[in-house]
Amino acid sequence: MDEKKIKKNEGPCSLIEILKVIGGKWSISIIYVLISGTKRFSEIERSIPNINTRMLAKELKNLADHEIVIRKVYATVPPTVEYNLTTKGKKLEPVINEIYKWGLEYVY
Amino acid sequence: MDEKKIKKNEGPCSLIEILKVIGGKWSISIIYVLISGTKRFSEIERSIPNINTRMLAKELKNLADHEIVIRKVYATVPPTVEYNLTTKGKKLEPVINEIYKWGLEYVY
DNA sequence: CCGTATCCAAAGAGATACTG
DNA sequence: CAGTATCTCTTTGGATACGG
Repeated sequence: MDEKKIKKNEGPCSLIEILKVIGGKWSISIIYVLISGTKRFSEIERSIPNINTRMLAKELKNLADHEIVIRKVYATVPPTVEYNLTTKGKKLEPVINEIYKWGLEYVY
Repeated sequence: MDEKKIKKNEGPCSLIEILKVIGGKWSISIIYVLISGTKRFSEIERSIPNINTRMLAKELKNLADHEIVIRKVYATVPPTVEYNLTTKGKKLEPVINEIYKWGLEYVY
């Protein structure tokens, strides 16, 4: 893979690219929910009180496009769709843990 | 302080509160720039290519309101304003490091 | 059940001109 | 220099309604 070569950006430029992937308003919350394991669409929706169907679908699509979550469809009636984290997605756990730790100390 | 008591929220609810503080589109980039030390308004602006004056001012105000950055004004002509991280702000360094590490491995 | 489509309101973001 | 004011455009949110 040729595009795999690392851009040696200094400064926040590269951070901005990263934040396009995980900086969406609901991304971190969704990933957090999925850390505990596979979830269905409606389970995720219930787990995140203020999200709405449209935004959840949109964010899940974004995360799937970036290979952070995997979407599995089962041909049942009614349909079942499951989401879980990829390896890439699971590696975001330290990020969330650090955010959470900081928040526990400072936000409440 | 009475409101200091810890809300024992499970789930992403508390994450949402945290993200109101540091989840702004430019917050992480600004904090990243300030980790290397005190900066003036225009220095920060130049360090973050796609930000504009209004958004930088707005985010800096938000971060100052949450005591993540300190704003120091010097009565010079033309005026000098310096920003740096508070202790609380400096403690976000692990968060940024984890984001950065993840990005190095997966975004490029 | 799992979404997409639509409409509308509200908030956020961008560009640029202007002031102490 | 360090912002604010203003105007415009995009994104988000909320409420359904509808299809596979």
